[in-house]
Amino acid sequence: MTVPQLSESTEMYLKAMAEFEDRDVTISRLAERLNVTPVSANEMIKKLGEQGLVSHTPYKGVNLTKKGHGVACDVLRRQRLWEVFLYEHLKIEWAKIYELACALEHATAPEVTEALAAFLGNPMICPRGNPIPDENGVFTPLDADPLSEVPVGETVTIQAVNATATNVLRYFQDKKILPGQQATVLEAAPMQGPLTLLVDGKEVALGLLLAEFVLVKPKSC
Amino acid sequence: MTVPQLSESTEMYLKAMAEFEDRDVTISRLAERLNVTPVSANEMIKKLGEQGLVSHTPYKGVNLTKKGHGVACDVLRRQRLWEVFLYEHLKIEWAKIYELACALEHATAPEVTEALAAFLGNPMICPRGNPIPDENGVFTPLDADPLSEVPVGETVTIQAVNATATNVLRYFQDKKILPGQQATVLEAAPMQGPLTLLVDGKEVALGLLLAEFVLVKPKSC
DNA sequence: TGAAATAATAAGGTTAACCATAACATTTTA
DNA sequence: TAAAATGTTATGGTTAACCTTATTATTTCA
Repeated sequence: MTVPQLSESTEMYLKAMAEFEDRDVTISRLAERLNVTPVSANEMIKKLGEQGLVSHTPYKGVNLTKKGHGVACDVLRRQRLWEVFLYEHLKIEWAKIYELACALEHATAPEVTEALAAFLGNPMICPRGNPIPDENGVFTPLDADPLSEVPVGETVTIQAVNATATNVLRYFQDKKILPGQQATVLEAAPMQGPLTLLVDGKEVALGLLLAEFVLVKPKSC
Repeated sequence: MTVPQLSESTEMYLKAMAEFEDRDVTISRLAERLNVTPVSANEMIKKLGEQGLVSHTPYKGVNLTKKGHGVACDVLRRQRLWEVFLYEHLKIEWAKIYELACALEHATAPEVTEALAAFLGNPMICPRGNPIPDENGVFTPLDADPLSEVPVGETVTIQAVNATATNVLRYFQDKKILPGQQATVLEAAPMQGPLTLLVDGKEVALGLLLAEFVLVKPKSC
């Protein structure tokens, strides 16, 4: 209870920005993700800007500074290491590990992070398929595409499922849309209609927005 | 980051009260332990009273209610399970585990607590020698006496070291005053002077206040 | 028993991170 | 290009958990 240097809130903002890999995240999108109002997010971004953690160009979006990016990677490292521990060792349900790890990450001192990494054997990816930054905050982003962009007929291997909300994760879990799994795109309905997939021998209709969370590679790889 | 039902502060107050095993803890003593002013502790105790967690008799002291005791045991369980994990599995320095576990305990959901307990093999005591409450909050308090009350000449086995401040714990660690260790009281200086102990083949002078933290049993047991 | 020590309460303040409502600025799009 | 949508800022408010200073109450002990 004497661990945090930066507040939990600060860490959550920076992490959320890092999770949107694309740059120039809009304050509203950030607010949505963090379940706060745009006004609150604005206030907070102003403060983070003053601390040199983010840069904000009005009407354009927010970016992490180098400093902010470093902090975000550190948070992601803690998050994902805890996910590994919760899933692999504590056998906690896949859909819940994100949320539970998220609580722990803010209470984790650097020496615990490093000891945990060593205990886990310095894993490179978390159970949701995301890379775990190393102790210097370095990681290679996944080279994968959203399932929403895969042409009909192709079969792909799921690399990562990037959702964060537990109910969404549970949905993916129920449909067996999980890292490592193979999926074939059987049909793409018009007008943003759902994709029809073949996963684990079953047909699944998956909304396009949901399909954006799923990062895939061609089967061959 | 969506775990706590009761605030971290609330949990710390209740835990601190439970750690003072004797009843009727004075608000000032509590304030001292929690590093807040007596005025702040007073305010907080009033709130906890309204929530039915503690009862306060002015000029007498504070007690946990049944409800408060239940919460406190739950916090102690989380705290001590994390201590076991940090010490046994992450190999973190004994003196630091209390502080580090303390940060984690407030971010630990019930399902994580129980999964952790199972992972650890449902340990009964923590590395500092204290009993770990079971999932119903039940535990048998140690049947041991403070080292400060042991007569000169006796040899005892250290059961628990009940300090919480990291610098104090590190002092004990350096002097090898640790659970399981044998200690012989060679001398008790007058006027609250230090005890002289024989521990691990070395003579150690230990202040009486420090000796109160150390719970011991006669060697034979 | 009366002074000193300790405990409690009163009053007013601070900070972080939220909120709502409303006004204003810019971008997008029809 | 003007209206709609989106983004920003201003203003004022809330809550939890602290703080200080000052006053008052009780206990302890010389």
